[in-house]
Amino acid sequence: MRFSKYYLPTLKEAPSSSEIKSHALSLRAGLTRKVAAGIYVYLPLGLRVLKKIEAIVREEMDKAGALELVLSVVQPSELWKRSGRWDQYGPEMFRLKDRNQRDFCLGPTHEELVTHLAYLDLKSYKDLPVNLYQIQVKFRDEIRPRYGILRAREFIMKDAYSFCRDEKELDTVYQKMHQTYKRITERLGLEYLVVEAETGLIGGSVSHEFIVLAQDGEEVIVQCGKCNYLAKQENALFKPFQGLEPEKTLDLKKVHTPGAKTIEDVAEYLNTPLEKIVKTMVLQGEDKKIYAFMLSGDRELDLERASKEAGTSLSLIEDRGLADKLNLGYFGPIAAPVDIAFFSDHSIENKKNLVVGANQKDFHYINANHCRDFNPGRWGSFTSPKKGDLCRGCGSALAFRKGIEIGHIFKLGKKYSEKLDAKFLDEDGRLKPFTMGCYGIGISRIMSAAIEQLSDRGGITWPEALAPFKVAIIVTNMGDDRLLTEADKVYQKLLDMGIEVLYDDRDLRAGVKFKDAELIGIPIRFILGKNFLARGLIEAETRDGGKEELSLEDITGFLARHQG
RNA sequence: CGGGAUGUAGCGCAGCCUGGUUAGCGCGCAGCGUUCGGGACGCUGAGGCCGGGGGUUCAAAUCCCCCCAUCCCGACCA
Repeated sequence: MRFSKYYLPTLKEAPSSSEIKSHALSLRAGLTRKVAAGIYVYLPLGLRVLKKIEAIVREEMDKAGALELVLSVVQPSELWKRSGRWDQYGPEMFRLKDRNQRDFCLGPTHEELVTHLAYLDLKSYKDLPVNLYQIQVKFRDEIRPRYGILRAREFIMKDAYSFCRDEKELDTVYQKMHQTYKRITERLGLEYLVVEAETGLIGGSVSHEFIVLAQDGEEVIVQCGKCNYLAKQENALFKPFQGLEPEKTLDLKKVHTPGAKTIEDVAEYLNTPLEKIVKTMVLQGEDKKIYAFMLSGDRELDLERASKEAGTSLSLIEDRGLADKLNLGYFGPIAAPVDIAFFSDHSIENKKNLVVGANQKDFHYINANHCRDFNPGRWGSFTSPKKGDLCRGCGSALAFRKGIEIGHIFKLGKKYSEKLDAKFLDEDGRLKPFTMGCYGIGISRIMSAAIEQLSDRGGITWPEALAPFKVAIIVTNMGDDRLLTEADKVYQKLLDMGIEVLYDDRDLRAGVKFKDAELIGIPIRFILGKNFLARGLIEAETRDGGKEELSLEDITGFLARHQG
């Protein structure tokens, strides 16, 4: 491609709307342009990168026996009403009406649609398993499309949906997808981790996330350097740090703590460390029942974990009257109202002589000991690990790493097939709902994740597999006919070799061309300038700082050596 | 949805507090000239509903009210 004929508007300065690297660089390097909040256009150079990502994903999916199709972006409300998600989804789903006032939505995902497809066409166990995938635009009207291009509302995703006879068959397909995803991420050339993910209240059995490591990533991964334990912070298990001295069990005592409602107040008033105070979180479930969770005062309750344990979605008590009735702020496990279910986090398990609320305004107990003074209820892990916590398995220090989720695979089970009546006739002559799995990869997100992981002061440093062009030819003086003639020849030669080359034939000063090539992140630069005129040598520079001089004949060898 | 901030030329910004010439600067863009190896220089020029609406005033980019858009933080706690 000749630069002079290309649509590649680079920017010297980053637009003010771009806060994070990947966003700023994708605008500066002429990959994307913003149309509205969370909505972007892909310019020719950006599209080249997207297509590389797509090609890798497509190749590996095809190799795994999955079948590509295109599903509609606009979907009728009917299917969503049947699955129950028309109401569940909330404002994140972009809804619209057609001219006849019928309800539609822009597909935020396509489970309903493919399941409907399976209902129409998959009739027998002999047709199974089937794994269908699409690479398409999806739309989610995010509450807040933050982090620029990373969390866009309109985005390109590869989603695959598998239909199996039973759990066993699903497991085989799932394992295959797991392997396929690893291969894809490796081919992309990005550093990544695979973690088990939370399936949430909705259920589902197994789920894995593929995380590309990056400093500004939204996901926090907990990793044990010693035994390789790996999990998302939100569902990681750990051994709470035990820095407290062994001590004698003291006598329970009720103390006056006027006005001390928060943990911090109590700690200050009693001059006690936070870790010695039991934080008792009182929550209400969707079932209207009250649940109390006890944890160390220096920790925070994870509502998701608590909800999972309680078996109902929990939320803070907002009813003022109820809050007063329960003496919130002074609530505790000793002589608490009987109809409350208690849970205790492992963070208080090995502690003695704790402070708890006395269920009476302005009073707390000190030297409370579980089992002796109160029933701890059910033990569990209701908090997330933080700095200083230890690996549950081996006791080593846990490390925290940040990353960006680019892929997510999970076993869906029969949720959608049952609701949408998608059944097949099994060998035993019975009609059974499909056992489903679904496997997503954020195509457009990979582009920004790659930039986020790989860039330097000069711009993007694409991995080999994603670079939009492999070689940039830079002619330092466009006024010199001899140089131009030779550069044209080199360009033609590279084209003949099938190398993706960007020939910077613009009549600009050399410095501009150097900066642009660097910004765009082209791995190899061939420079034709005074060295060429004097000695017939091309300067070959790599994006990572390597430099050498080549004769025309050396080009082939050089490229062979720098083949990814 | 709550909080904070910002909207002035394609991009980055100043001007606004304290209302008053023809609204500026840098980059970019067009023309001419000089330059020509790491984002050159000079001259000339094009390009603005000062986010939108309403109000105050003799007079509004500037003061007041409403709306919209964009960005950031939060939706985390006894």
